[in-house]
Amino acid sequence: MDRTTDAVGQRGKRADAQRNITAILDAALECLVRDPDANIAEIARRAGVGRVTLYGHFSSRDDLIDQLFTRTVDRADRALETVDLTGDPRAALSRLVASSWQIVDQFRHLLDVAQRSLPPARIRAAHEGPMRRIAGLIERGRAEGVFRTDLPATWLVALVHTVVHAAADELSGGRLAEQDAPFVIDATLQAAYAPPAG
Amino acid sequence: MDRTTDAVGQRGKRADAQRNITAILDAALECLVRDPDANIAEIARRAGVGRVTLYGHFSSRDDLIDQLFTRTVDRADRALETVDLTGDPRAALSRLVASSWQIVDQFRHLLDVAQRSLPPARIRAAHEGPMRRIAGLIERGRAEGVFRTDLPATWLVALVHTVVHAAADELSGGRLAEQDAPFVIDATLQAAYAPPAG
DNA sequence: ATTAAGTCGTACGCGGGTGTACGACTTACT
DNA sequence: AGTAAGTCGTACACCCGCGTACGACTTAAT
Repeated sequence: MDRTTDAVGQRGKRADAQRNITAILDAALECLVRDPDANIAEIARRAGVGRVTLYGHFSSRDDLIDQLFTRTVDRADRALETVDLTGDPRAALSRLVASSWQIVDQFRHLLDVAQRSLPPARIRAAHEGPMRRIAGLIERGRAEGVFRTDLPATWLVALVHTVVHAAADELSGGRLAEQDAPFVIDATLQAAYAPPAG
Repeated sequence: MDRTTDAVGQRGKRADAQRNITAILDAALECLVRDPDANIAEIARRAGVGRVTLYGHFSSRDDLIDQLFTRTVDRADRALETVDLTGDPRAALSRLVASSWQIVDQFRHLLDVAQRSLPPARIRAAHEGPMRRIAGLIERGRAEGVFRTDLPATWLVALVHTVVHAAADELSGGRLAEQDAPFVIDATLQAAYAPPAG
């Protein structure tokens, strides 16, 4: 029987090796979220692993970040997959945004890190999944006449991303309460998506 | 007679020194906008100045960035000062945002650099001027009933910042044309600022 | 129980950026 | 014309993070 296939390409590895790999990824997430310039040494220490061992699994710092980024995006995408996008596009948007918010609220700092050390194409490719999901919803909403058509669809997509991140910043700056965030985000986006009055 | 007082604390400096200081700041702006990790050596070279001379005027890298950041914000603030904020708040918002856009479009990358090497308090203090300007306008617009009151004023302020920056990102990503940006920004913010229909 | 895979710590070399010391030279002010 | 201020280039010491080599040890798989 094939050895356990946890997540990404660590098939055939020994059990303790697999455990360490995920421990390292978890530690990297925690460290990098707290400090984007976190050391490899720091990450290894928090993972309860020698620095050398880390290099045994990840060939370089960038490699580690890339793996971590991929894993995180995959998880997020899988979470978004469960959102019901049928029915009134406006309500669907609310649901989709609510889920997105929860994800971004956890991982927003990781994006900063990725943007520094990974090629831009890598970043964009990772976002493609969620993007398409939003884009599809926008198209349907437009067809049903409940979303505005006077602005580029790509802009409306970007707006979701932006508003959610802005809320995260306001929250960490203490200018927005956590429990108010979902409402504020939704109210803002619904207003921005609605067809202009005139 | 006191020697020329160009901008910030270089009173009493010799003429060529003042010239070099501004040359260094200009070079730093160009370099850092292109590459946030630009060297001191690179900056000095582009300024046509020896590295040592640079250290004669700026005690450290952070000091240089701080000075540059201050100068840029001051200029931006002075430019925003000329915007007419009277009359219909909605029209005033349009004017204010249009000016803000021009500024952000030039200097947005500098903000990234500052956020990395300067203490957060420094960043916030620098933004305080423009912030207050927007906040005042929002308050008036609310009193006149043309701006929504169901969202925190601080959020509406942040929204301007965010939407403008988002447009800048879309532009540099080639997903938005330069001449469309002002309209897109304005349309988005007007919709987000208007009182909810219900 | 044997073997291969994995881990550990220490230590080293490398590269790159920073900030400073020095002495000679050039430029600006009065 | 004289003096102080400024500039130059080279060179150096310093720090820090990365990636690797080595040998000994411990753990998991059959």
